[in-house]
Amino acid sequence: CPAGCSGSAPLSFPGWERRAGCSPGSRQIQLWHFILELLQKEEFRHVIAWQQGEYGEFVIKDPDEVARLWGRRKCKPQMNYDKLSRALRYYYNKRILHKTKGKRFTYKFNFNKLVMPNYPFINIRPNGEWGGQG
DNA sequence: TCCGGAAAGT
DNA sequence: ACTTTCCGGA
Repeated sequence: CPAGCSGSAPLSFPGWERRAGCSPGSRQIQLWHFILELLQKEEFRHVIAWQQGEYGEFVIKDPDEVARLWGRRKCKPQMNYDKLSRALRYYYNKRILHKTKGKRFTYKFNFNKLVMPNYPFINIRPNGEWGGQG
């Protein structure tokens, strides 16, 4: 797998990402895991970032780039934001995410309802959005 | 831009 | 089960 696959496991979720990337033995990383992963890394803040003020809300600042990165991770070079956002929409019924209506490219994690109860070991540490000044 | 059905791939 | 692909509709 080309760049971006090795050493990019900042969150040590047990079993989530055995071998990141495209190799046959790699687990199928889920999109919301991947989103959380990007959100955690400061180097992607120009691409995706937590929304100030709203807990769990994030903005995709560069949809094409997020899609490109996701496509790279999943070895789907034809990935684009249209397809990625369809996958995000499937999370609405699953109560993982919902859309922040009226705000472009803005979604919100249902941390209270789903994520925290099921994954209490997730430590949401955005790099300075709501803990400090950034 | 965003939605969600439908079909297909893994 | 979790997308990926495609698309008509709002």
